[in-house]
Amino acid sequence: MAELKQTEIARLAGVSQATVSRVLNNDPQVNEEMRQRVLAVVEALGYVPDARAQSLRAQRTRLVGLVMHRDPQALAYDPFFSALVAHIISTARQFNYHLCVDAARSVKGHRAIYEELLRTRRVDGLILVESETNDERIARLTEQGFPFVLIGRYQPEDAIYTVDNDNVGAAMIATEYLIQKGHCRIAYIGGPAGLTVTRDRLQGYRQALEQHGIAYNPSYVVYGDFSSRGGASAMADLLMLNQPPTAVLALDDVLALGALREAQRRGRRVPDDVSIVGFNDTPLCTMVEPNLTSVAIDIPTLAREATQRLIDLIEGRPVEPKRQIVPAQLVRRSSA
Amino acid sequence: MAELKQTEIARLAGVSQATVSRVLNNDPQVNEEMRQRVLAVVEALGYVPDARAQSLRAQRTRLVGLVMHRDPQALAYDPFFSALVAHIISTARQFNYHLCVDAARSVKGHRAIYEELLRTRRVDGLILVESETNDERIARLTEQGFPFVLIGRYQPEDAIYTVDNDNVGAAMIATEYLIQKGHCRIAYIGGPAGLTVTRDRLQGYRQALEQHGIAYNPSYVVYGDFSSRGGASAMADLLMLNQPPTAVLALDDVLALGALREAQRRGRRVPDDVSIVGFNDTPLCTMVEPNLTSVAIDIPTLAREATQRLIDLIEGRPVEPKRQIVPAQLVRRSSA
DNA sequence: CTATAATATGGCATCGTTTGCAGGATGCAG
DNA sequence: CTGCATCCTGCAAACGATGCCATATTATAG
Repeated sequence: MAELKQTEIARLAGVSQATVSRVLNNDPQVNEEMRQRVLAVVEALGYVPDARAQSLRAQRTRLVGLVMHRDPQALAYDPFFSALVAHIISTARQFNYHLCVDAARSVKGHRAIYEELLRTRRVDGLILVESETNDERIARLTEQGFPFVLIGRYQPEDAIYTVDNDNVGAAMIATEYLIQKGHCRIAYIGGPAGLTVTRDRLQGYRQALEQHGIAYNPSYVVYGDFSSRGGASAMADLLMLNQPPTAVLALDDVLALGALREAQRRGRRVPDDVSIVGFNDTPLCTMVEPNLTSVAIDIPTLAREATQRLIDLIEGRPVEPKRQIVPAQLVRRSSA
Repeated sequence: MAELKQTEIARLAGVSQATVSRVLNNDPQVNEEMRQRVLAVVEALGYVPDARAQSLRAQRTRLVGLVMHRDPQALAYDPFFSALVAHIISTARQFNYHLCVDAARSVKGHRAIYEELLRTRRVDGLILVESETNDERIARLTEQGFPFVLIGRYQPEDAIYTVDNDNVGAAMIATEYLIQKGHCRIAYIGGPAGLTVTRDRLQGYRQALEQHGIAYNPSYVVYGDFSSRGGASAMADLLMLNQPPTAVLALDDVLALGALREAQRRGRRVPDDVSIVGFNDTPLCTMVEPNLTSVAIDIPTLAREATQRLIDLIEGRPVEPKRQIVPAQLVRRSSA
């Protein structure tokens, strides 16, 4: 059983081992009769070439790498992560690639992992997520000419292959939806102020207001962390204003949920007194009453595009636009 | 840059390539002076051995495989999955292994993936999750002598390496906690009736009742699906009984959440009128009011034990107990 | 001073594929 | 019947690292 290699197939089929290899690689040069003879033996024994030998010979592992930036604890309950992984896997599979996932908790750890993956040639290319400004990984990979694609946080000035969701556009759509519903006192609850995603969506929010001639009111913009508690305290602040908003756009479903609960605790009815829209369309949306309207990030597309680009890059095919923006979509439920 | 192999290091250090290999593998036979000379060059060039060549030569890829049973969509938002992956990764890393994750949507797909991973020798061993009764994968792997470890759903009669959480014990702990709080009308909301996890926890629930001399009341046992809605309708049924329960043990935080919301909708106060305990200690617990008491499945331990066992198996070390049960822990919050 | 052992190093085959190259077989035309 | 082109097929050299075996060097004892 263990000695199932091409030489064995060759011996049984009465041909040379090179011919077996050619048959398996669909070399058009081989005679039809030979091909059948070899294939018969291959089928009978259920032979499949050894990936390890192929990797060495071809200098290619058919493995793409994904390194999670955060530590295992933090990403443990991250729905974005699992969805991404799932879709990367299924896309990769279509091209006969597999996925190698890694994660590191410390910054040193990342550095080490990247260096290792790069130099051991364990993977053919990398998908990066959650990059930081001036991410040193990017410089390193670029310098090495190692194939990689970045998901999220694209900087226009980067000459890098990137796939990102359209945060500005998504926030615009959501804000416009609220405006169309007749709201003009609309608040924005962001995440930590430094993050690109917070900034981008704020920009979309402001653009929508501007386009509809609604004045931008800085006291309607509050920042929280990514917790339900953060959403609650942001909402508390908003409701204590003289003219509290009638609608709230939250950066995140979790923030939106906190805000929703805080509003209800203070006796406001949702959506009658205050409308709430979240982001990401997580399962949370249908677990609360009223069900949360949310902007769905198109994770399948994000993952598919990134994976496909990476494989194109690995196999040396030209990749046309360096950056691609994936549109988001509003999922209307009853909280707005 | 590309030609960074041992022959190159050897040339620069003025030794043979075999010596370079020995130095890198800490062969005690090499002279200290040589070792330093070689290491200097290795450090200077940042050389790391090629994993592909090592894989072929050693007949070992240092890759463990994890194949998700469900389709990408279904596992996309599964917190159990992401936590598991994260902890497998970090454990594997300690032993210098990496993780290759796969998933297939159809049953045919699984079969194909398993056959491929088995025969191409792309991974050294497999971690299986969510096995079914009479899982054909298990027979196949056993027959091939391929190293694998099963997480969850252990059958005592299986002669297989398994790690599972102690569902019976966990349900007992939770039920006893409720009994100690003075409850004697305690209900159980299960998942689909056929699942082992539903059965095991029901058993723990009944054992706890019995131990404290509380009669088992079949009308206090209701089954739902794994949705928030399922929990709500189960709770509705329970509250319409003549003697509604004063405490509910739900199989799942999502079910518990649905039950909680339904109780509140019907004007019951939690925990004053009815106490609720969930399972899994998901982030949901702290997102609802009152915060949900929940039995925490020890995913880190589950993942760590499984990974460690698999690696022991791969490297031919003896693995003492074939089955290991990981205890669960009650996380007390305010819903009970 | 020689014989033997101990130690350190290099040479070489090997892991299972792929692929360039050479050459044998066949066909066709002159 | 010979010469040449056209197909195939097999041989053998990689891919990069490892470990067995042989051998050079030095130490130790007789």
